Amino acid sequence: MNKGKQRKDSGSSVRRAQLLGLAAKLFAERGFRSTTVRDIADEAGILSGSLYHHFDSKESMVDEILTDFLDELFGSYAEIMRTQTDPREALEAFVLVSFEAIERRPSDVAIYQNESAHLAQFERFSYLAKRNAEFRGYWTDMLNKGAADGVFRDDLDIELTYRFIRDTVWLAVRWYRPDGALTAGAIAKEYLAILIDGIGVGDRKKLKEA
Amino acid sequence: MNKGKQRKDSGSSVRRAQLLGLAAKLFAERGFRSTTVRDIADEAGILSGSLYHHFDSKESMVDEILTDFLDELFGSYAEIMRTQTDPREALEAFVLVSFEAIERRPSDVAIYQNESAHLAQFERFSYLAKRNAEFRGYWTDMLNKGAADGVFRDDLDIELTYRFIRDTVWLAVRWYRPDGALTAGAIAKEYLAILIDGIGVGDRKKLKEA
Amino acid sequence: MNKGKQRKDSGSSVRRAQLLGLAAKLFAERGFRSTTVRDIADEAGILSGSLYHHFDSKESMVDEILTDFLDELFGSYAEIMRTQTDPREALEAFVLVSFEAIERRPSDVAIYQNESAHLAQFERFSYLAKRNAEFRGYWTDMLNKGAADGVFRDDLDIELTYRFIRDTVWLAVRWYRPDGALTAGAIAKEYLAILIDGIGVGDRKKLKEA
Amino acid sequence: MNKGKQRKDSGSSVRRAQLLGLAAKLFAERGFRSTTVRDIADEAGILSGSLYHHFDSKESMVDEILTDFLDELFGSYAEIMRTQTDPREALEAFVLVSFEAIERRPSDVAIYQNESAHLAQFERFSYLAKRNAEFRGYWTDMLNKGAADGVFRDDLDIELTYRFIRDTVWLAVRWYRPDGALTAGAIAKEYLAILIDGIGVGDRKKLKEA
DNA sequence: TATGAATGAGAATTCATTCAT
DNA sequence: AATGAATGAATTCTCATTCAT
Repeated sequence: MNKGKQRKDSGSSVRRAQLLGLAAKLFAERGFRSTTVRDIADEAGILSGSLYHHFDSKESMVDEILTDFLDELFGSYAEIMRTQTDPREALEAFVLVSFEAIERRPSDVAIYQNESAHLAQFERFSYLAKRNAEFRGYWTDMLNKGAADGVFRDDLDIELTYRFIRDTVWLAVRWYRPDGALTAGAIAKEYLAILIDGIGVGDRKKLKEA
Repeated sequence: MNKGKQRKDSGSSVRRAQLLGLAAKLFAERGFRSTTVRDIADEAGILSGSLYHHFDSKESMVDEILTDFLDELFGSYAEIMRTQTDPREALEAFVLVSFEAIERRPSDVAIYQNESAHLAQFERFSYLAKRNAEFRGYWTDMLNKGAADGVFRDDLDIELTYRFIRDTVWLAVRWYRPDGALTAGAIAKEYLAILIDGIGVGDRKKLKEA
Repeated sequence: MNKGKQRKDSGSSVRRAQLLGLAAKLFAERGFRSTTVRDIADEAGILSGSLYHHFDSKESMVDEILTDFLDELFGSYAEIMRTQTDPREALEAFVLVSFEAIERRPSDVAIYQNESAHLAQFERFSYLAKRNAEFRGYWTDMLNKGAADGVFRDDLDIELTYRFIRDTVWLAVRWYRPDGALTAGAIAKEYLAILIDGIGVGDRKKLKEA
Repeated sequence: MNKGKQRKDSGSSVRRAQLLGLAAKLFAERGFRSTTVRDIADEAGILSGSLYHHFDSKESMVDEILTDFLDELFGSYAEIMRTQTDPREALEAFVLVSFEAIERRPSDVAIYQNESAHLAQFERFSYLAKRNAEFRGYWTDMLNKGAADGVFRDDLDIELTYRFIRDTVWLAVRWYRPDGALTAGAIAKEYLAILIDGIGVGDRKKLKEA
């Protein structure tokens, strides 16, 4: 009567959001499969069975967490694509938005990074692959345009470059701490500096010739 | 006083190595916790209880997999530190060795990447933190030397640069396929190009002044 | 920090006590290790996994059984020490209280007798050794006082006498049946008669000189 | 082809006896069920499967241990019954022989005490009940004779007295240590003193009238 | 909204025993 | 006489989920 996708009638969405926040924190810290429904209930101060008043299943909790997160992220990316015509500025915006996501929704990013490969196997989470493809499209479009415009090197393997950037940016969620020395914005800037200019000093021929 | 005589001391054996290989493949594919002892036994064509003739526990299997892998990796890194005096060549060697590890022992690398954060919580895996610190030492020493020698930019945040490189290099294990278009060596070269010279074209002042 | 909220704190509950009673009966009859969690669950008419809703482990069940029993027994002994000044009356009271324990809580006594040597090896059951020492203290104090007062023979090896009495009294749990010919009180009286006066007739010199 | 009762062709009985000795020690220390075949093999420095070259099963090991022990004990008791006509001397001989058994074959006695209730349930060990009955016969005959002869009190409940003595004597195996202050013979003497004359000083009317 | 009791399907692990070599 | 690999049945325990109250 009430299975799969459709949400349990959302009732007090305040409580839902609260519980979802707790769940996300635990999923991020311990992993989705290692977090038990009881862990979440304990954290909320209720019994595990009581969670089922709010959610259909543990799976529907991650589902909701990921959907919300990806919708927002997608919105930001789409906005950038719409407004930024300069590839370099678009790159900077993408990186910045990503680090801001890490800063504002660290649990969600962590879950996305750590669990999506596994979850994507299931029908219910097929949207993960779709979103991935969309994101990849945004990035490679931007990189291709940059290479065409002469803003980025034209000998880049775009696919590889995309993965290079994606991996280094998103994996920062594993070590970024909001109370650390650098803000997310500052890290984004440093990362962009390396990305665009490299860590080497001038004379890029050296390596090329090697 | 008498515990462990018949205990499967990690003394090698063809069968052990075989089983460990199967286990590693599954751990890498499905995750450590999601892989059941029965999955491994099924893969080996024996009953799950029979695995305990060879190993004390599922945990001891990952333990052995990780120890072996890290010992070898550590050996390679140490060798580089001993023989390479030029920071740039050392960097290239580090990156190359890492991609070779991804190529030759993809399961081990994947397990290391995906599970160590979780496993490191347990006493038994305290060596993970130690190894991490050692590896970090190698990389930051090399980067510091390069910055001092004028091979690398002297305005780099070394710690951040280390994380940047580490994350992008090792996460390649998630998508690298030995039968893909590029060999591990080729990818290493592309990555080094981006790392050292960036993806931008010339004139690095632009960003700096922004 | 968050382990144990929903953890079955030994807070009483009718169901808990019921289940503990069943468990004690089986532990006494078949031995702790030979009694399976399923045996207990079967006896209770539930599935074995359901027991874990009430108890953390099979071990925690014996733990609770023994703790409860020893606390009560200790209370009785302490009460006697507080109120009985005459060593002979104290001896009688100790023996009587012990037989009453056998009568009222035969399972608990049996578990205590049959399993504590084994359980005492584990940290968790270290209180067994402590309680043993306390009980021994009560008995030997009483016996020493009696020897000093001239109520008991002054050539007794107190330690040996304590063991003699302890062993014969408590082992009665192995054969005592509430529906037998003799009540616990009657047996206590007979035992006291042998203990105090022996089974011989008059003239105790005979043996002494031998 | 070779099942149940009949021994595996005894081959080198030296090795058998050796292994049986190790097994008995472990059975006594840890309990029969808690001792694994592997524990025994470890102690012997061989692999668990190799034990089956010597014995049919773990069960057949206890069987052999108990049979041997009870045969010898039974011999001693029968000898006493044959040679001692004086009930008091017979009592003393019984007690002494029992303590000597504790001294010489502590493991066997411990196994007999701790495991026979459980083992007696099985057909294979039906001899335990028979032996018990025989031993009981010896003791009660002796006690009855003593009561009739006026050597022991004539108001004794013989059955109860038998149990009293049996329990206190045999349970000494739990604490007797060959390197302790008292020899088995000395303990036997002390126990007999209590048994025959009690721990009280003279005047046995006091208790009687109470 | 929540509790408290339970289910049921597995999970890891143990262990006596077998057997080819 | 022993090894080494395996079986198979059982054991303790876990956990998402259900449901009457």
